Amino acid sequence: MRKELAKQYDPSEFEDRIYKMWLEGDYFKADVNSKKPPYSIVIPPPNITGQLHMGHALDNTLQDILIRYKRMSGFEALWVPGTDHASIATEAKIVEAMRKEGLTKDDIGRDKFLERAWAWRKQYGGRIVEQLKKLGTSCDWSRERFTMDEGCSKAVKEVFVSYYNKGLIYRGERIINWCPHCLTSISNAEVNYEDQAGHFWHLKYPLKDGSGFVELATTRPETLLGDTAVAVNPKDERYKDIVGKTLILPLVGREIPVVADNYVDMEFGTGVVKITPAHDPNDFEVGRRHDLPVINVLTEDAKIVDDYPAYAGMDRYEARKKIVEDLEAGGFLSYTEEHAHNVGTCYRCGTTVEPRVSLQWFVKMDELAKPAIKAVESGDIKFVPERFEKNYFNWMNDIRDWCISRQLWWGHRIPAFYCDECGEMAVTKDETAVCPKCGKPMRQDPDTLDTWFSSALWPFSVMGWPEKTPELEKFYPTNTLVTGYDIITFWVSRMIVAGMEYMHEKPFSTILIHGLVRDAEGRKMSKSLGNGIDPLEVIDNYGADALRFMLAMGNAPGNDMRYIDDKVKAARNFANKVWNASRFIMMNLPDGFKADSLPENMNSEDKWVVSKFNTLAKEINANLEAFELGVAVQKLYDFIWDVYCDWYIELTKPRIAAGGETALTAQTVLVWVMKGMLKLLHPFMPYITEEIWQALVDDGSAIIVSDFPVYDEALCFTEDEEKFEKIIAAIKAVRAVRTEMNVVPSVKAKLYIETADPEIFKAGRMFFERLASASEVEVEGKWELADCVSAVTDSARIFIPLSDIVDTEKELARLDKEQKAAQKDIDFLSSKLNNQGFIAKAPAKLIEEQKAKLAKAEEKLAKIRQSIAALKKN
RNA sequence: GGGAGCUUAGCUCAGCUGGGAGAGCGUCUGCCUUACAAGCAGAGGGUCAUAGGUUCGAGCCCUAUAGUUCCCACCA
Repeated sequence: MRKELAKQYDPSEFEDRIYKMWLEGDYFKADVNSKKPPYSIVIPPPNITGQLHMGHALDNTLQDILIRYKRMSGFEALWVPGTDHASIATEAKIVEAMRKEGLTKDDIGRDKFLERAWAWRKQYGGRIVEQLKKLGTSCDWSRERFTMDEGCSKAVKEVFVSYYNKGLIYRGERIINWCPHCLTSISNAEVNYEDQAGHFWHLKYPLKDGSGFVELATTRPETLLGDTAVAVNPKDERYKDIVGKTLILPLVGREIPVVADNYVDMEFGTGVVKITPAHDPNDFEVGRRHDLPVINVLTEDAKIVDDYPAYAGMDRYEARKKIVEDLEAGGFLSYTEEHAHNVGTCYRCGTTVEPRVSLQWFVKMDELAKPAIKAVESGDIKFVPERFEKNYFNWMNDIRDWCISRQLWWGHRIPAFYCDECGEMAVTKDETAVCPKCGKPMRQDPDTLDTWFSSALWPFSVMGWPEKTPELEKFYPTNTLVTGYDIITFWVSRMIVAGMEYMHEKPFSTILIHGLVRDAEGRKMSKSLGNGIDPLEVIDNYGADALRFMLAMGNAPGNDMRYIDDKVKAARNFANKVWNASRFIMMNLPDGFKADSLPENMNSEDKWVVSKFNTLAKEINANLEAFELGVAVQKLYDFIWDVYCDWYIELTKPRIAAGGETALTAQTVLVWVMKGMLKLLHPFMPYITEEIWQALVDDGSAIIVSDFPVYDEALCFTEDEEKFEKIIAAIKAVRAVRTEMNVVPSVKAKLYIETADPEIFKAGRMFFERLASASEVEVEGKWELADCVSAVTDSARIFIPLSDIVDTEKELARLDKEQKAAQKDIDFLSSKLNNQGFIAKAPAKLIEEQKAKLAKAEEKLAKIRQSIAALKKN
């Protein structure tokens, strides 16, 4: 007994139910022992405390489309989901929550803090998973991983220790980017530069010998407290004499040297630079070259240190103001000018970062980068679209050492231990280390690792590495990585590095890059702007299928897209169309109808639709293989709406009404094509296709594991397609003429069809009656009809006697217009065919096509002329 | 400063290896034709940013220009 579909398409009624059915049927699970070829995608979904946003929805939709397609195409599809620990965001939230209780991290200590973090993880860890399920994400949830899991932690330690032993990780004092709000170092990649209006303060530093001043400029006068030199370019004639002399640092009184260094740009400003090794990366390098002391003047939260009583405890901006005042009062300020400059800000909190000298851990990248660069250069790893590899090479060829330590608590703790007794350091996988020198217990480094350090291992750590697991064996390297272009440097590059280093093989073959989802005005969606669209709300309003379809439709790889409500509405309308089409079919099937294969005795229109479907299947497969998801979805949309619904269904109506064999054939073809369409559509609209499948097929099967349609040579009926296109063209022509003559559909009229292919048109009689408001159709004969309008195609002249309503002048004008259009076609085509260059060089197939078109156009013109002549006779 | 993208219908965007410009929304006309008004039928609307070049043929390839967006580096 076939189930029935609800009258109204309402995704909320079945989406949850369908998802549950999939879960219970174990349809998402991948079998490691399967003989099928593997297809795998591995990706950490968003951080645990986060909320699903449009970017995630896009990521997951694209991945799920690929996974479902591959699963249906006979692959063992593995999609390991996981949740990243996103240390800064998570930690910030916990700190924020504690602040409300009046507590700080130091108040409760590390252990209690971690307890809270785990509780937080427990409370919210499943949230985003539930949200992804609503989207229809078909991951194998039983393999869900979390970067803080034991297995992943093991992998992280393994990698850290091995890097260290190979000399690829070192600890050193460097200038790093410090966020005074998050109280941690952040990597270069985590700094956003933005233009800010500021000032250029021109200062005068007096020479110790009283012979005058050196003038220089700064945008950050507060760093003056930490100046340990002033530098000029060694080639600069202006300052030749003062190199080696001593200056008195204003306000501080410190004696500082004038050094010569190539770093200084003679053209810029006065050609003199103050050197603050502790607070500027370039100055730090200069300081190293000249062996200058490093004087840190700021605390962790960017306040002046106690060494400078006049400013101690002041915030950096407050101090800046005060110092400028004092400089002015002391006569050290020459003048001030407006100056726009680039300021680094923390990508998490937006606070201006402070370069700061501190002891951090680094990964030496230059050697590691080489195989990773080669993997992309050789084409072993491909970017889609290709141009993003330039982005990748830019970063990799100019790679800097990666600062991996973070002054946070929520994350993988650095497996380095120090002996307070003898100063020994040990890097080890052991939980508690004992000093190899003196045997005393050691203290673990308090820092944790950058979140991307563990994320970089994701493609293999989730499969159980460093153990040799069957998963790794079968599914590594993974096939496709789907991600946005904004994290190519953060994440993609580092996964490739880690994969090459530890697996000695690429982590994935193809990187499908998508753009950002922007708001309707094209702005980046952001919390601070409050212009983010909640995917869950969209799902509530329109259904997950509509959201997914919208995200896939019109989305070209690598290009940004805008979220516009009307686009989702259009997708929802399409879902509604599919829903109603299947309702039509089901309410017109006889009891006990059962058919799996196409009937033997198909009419032209049946072969027409089957053949077009066959072509569609071919193209969709090709498009999906080439990651052209947007193109595929557009073709599906056009076929389903235009070919199937607007034409084929309408064509079957009179046949079903007629009953008998033609009805049965029509029903069989209707169902056959519908099943195929649903399969093609399933990756894009998983819920509605499954719901319809369950009702239509109702044999215990599930579309999610059905076979994806492929091209079948036997179903290519080119001749029948062409034949039937003649009928369609004729119907369209009649409709157009009638509308132009303002004839309402309820007024029926007899049609006289003059054609060289009477058999074709005779077979199409009922379609003219149904779709072209014909009361009767005469095909054979030769008529000289007065007071007729004529619809002309290249294969037929159709007379419509509408003498009551038609005015001859108007009809003549209309035919004249058509005549001109036909003539234009002929001119175009014949000029092309008369071009010797074209005839000589164009492919033969194209020339034939053009010739055929020309012949058709000429026939059409002749027919129009006949009609005009006949009309004028009267 | 280095690199990349974008510029196509009123709006938002497709257009895969060069072979007579497409969709959705919006507009105009007419239809409640029992799958669907979340719909049907028809219509209008584009010197594909500009200027050159390659080619028998350019929205697509090359060069330059303008506008715009982004990434990287960075000016003390």
